[in-house]
Amino acid sequence: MDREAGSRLQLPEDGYEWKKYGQKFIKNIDKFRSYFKCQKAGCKAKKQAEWSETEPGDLRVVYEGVHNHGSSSQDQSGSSQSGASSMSSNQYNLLNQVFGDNPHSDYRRSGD
DNA sequence: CGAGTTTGACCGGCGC
DNA sequence: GCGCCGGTCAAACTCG
Repeated sequence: MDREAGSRLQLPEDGYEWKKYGQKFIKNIDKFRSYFKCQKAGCKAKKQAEWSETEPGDLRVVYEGVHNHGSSSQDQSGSSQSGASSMSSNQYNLLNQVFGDNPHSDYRRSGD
């Protein structure tokens, strides 16, 4: 599938099963955005990958929602926390997860 | 053959 | 009311 240059990005393996269901170019950020959905049963978690067409090294992954099945060795205290009861704060931790250690990741610098 | 992936089009929401 | 943008789905194609 060498149709599009830049679509074949190597996303970091997080231990989940993702299915790409869309890709669009966001002008707001001037970058591409891929949409992934968790294929796990009952899992409504989603993942979004953003990267600049001119800067392949500027890959960032944004997790949306939370998995209710555990990834691989994700030890969750509550065995069956169907909803987000105890790990409420823990789920949003994913929203700030960023893969790829880019030296120029001044996208979301804390110290400004 | 199966699975996964890709592209285009459609829809909804918002702004002006 | 219209235009624009973002998000999702379906179909088609390719690879192993």
